[in-house]
Amino acid sequence: MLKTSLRYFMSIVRLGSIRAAAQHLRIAQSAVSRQIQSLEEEVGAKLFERSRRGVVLTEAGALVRDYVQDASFQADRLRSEVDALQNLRRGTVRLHVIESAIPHLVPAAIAEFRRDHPGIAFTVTVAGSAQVLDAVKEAECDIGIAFGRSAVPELLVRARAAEPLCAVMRKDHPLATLPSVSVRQTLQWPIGIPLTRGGTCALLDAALAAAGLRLTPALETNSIDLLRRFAAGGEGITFLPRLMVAGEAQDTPLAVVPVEDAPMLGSHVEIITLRGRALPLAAEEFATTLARQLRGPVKPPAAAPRMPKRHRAAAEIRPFQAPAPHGQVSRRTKEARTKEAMR
Amino acid sequence: MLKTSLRYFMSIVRLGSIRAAAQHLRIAQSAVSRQIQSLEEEVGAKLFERSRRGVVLTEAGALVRDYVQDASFQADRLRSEVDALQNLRRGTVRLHVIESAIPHLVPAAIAEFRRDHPGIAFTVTVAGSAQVLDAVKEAECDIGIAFGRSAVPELLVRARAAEPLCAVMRKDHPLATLPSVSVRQTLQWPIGIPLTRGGTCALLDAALAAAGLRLTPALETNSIDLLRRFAAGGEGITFLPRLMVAGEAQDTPLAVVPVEDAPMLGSHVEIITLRGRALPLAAEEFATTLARQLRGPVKPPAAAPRMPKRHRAAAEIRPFQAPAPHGQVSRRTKEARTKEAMR
DNA sequence: TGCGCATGATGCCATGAATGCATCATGCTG
DNA sequence: CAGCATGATGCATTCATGGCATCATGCGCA
Repeated sequence: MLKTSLRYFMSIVRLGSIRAAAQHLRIAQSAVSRQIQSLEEEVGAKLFERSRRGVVLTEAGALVRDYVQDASFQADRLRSEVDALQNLRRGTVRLHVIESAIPHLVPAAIAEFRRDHPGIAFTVTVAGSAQVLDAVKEAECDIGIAFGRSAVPELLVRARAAEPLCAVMRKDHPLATLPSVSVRQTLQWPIGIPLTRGGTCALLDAALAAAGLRLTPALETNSIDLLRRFAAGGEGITFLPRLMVAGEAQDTPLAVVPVEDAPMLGSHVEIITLRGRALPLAAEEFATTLARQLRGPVKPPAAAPRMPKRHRAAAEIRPFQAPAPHGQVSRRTKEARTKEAMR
Repeated sequence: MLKTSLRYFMSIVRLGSIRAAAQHLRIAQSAVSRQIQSLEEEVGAKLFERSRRGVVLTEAGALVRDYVQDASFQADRLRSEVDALQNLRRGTVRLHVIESAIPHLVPAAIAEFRRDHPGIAFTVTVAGSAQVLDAVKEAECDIGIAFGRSAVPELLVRARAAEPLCAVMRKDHPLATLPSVSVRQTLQWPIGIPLTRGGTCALLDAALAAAGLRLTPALETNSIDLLRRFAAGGEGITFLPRLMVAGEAQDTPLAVVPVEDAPMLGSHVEIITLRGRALPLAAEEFATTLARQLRGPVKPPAAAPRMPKRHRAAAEIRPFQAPAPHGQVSRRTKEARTKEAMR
């Protein structure tokens, strides 16, 4: 709805640098630079003060920013009204979600929603929590699902649910029949650890630190599927967020057992929207469906005993290597590739 | 500032037909058609009901129209504010004017204005009165100069001045020394008549009709310059709007004598802006300069005796062939050319 | 009923704008 | 002074946009 140059402009305003904006937009820096030049020519004034530290809005630039903000707010409203006109018979809901939401939560909600409104399409992008929050903030998507962070005032939490880690093992595993297990109990079996963007490993570390233990995992991977197979194939144990294994099929060979250590209980998933933004009707409706799904159908693990919260000792924590993001399939410019390779 | 598709959209809304809009925008019909298709896809709803009589806005289309109207209003405000920020040191004033304004009024006003504000640029488009009014209405320009028509409520008349025809001849012509002449007096000399968009010829016809006379012009042309040379080269006389000859250089061989016939006095020029629109500061300022120029420096012809107004008898009027518009230099599509040729 | 004449839609091609890449100029930062 | 960010720019490429011809349609008029 907005002109290209204005979208680029806003991205620069948010990120404070042309290069950063280009990277974020996944296009070449020169393209952004030139779009801004043409915009400045069109407006008839310099919009940014260029400096080595990036760019800063001029007074004129601030006026343009205000204009664009209003215009894109109005555009959202327009989209919402047009969608409402069609009474949920058409439309697209755009989601940015963390991986945990993929196995059960999102497909269940979509399935339920499409029973009533088969005309609504969905765009689901998998990303890390931070990126999800960014996407919601910048109205790149309608709804976000992320791990609960410090509350951001611009964001509205539509639903929130505890997201503890669960131990996953074969049904015939000695621990499988217990109502709950402690991390300590699992240590005598081979452990598989997920290296996801979500920070599951950090939770696990915290639990171990709390118990004064050290873990030497038998398998580290960013493939959830591999972890499942690892557990299904022998006596191995893995730890996964509850949502990752919620709603497993009946014929699965895996058992899910709640972990009773305190740090495993601390995490939360949240359904997020942008405060003050007029969501398209379909998105608004779907948000409530999601919220219901997040609480309702998902059977909660047996209540684990509360333990006093303890801060983790940093020194005891083995530093995990964060995996490079890989979920979003898109063009990457040479510059972007260079950047990534340099990490 | 607005996206292409939205500009096309608005043009269609105004003209009620894709073809008409394309013609007005001077691009191919197919281009407009496709832009609308992509816009409809982007919005997710049909915006027009297509029919043989053109197109009609759907409910969703009306929402988009409202959005665009607001957005372009805000864009005007933005432009105005940015210009104000620069305090008349930069900016462009866009004018649509009739030919009469070209010889003296506009250049004089621009010259005066640029003395104080040399950073301001001008875009001057010559067009017929109706097109000028359209351009102002659709905010294609900031200020219009046109012949006074029936008052349109959306338009604001910033200044108005009588625009009588004057007789033009060599200084050594027998009539040149008279304080004023009647059309009847001129008939014994060869007459040159301007075929301009302005309708000068119609005025002349009216005067002749009022006097019960018939004119067989020696020269008809749409070149004002040719008319001047015609008069300068011999004993010929031509009639031109006052503004066309106002401020002639001192060394010109031509004399200007007011015509005393009533219909010659009836015409008015007006400086027009769009009511309710926030004009860029430079344009706002220039409008007052123009208004001053329209009244002040231009020396009015000696007062001609008032005569009772008479309607012209249509039967007596030789039908003038309206000249094809030729002033605007621009691409013309095949379709447009065909249309023009068919007139 | 059939022809004429408007409308908008579509396939194909060409032009031009937008992008990507490489490189440059610049001014902090250590 | 070297290193390393930044944004700007020249050049080649890609892709969206526009132009043209044609089609499909439906109304009006004979």
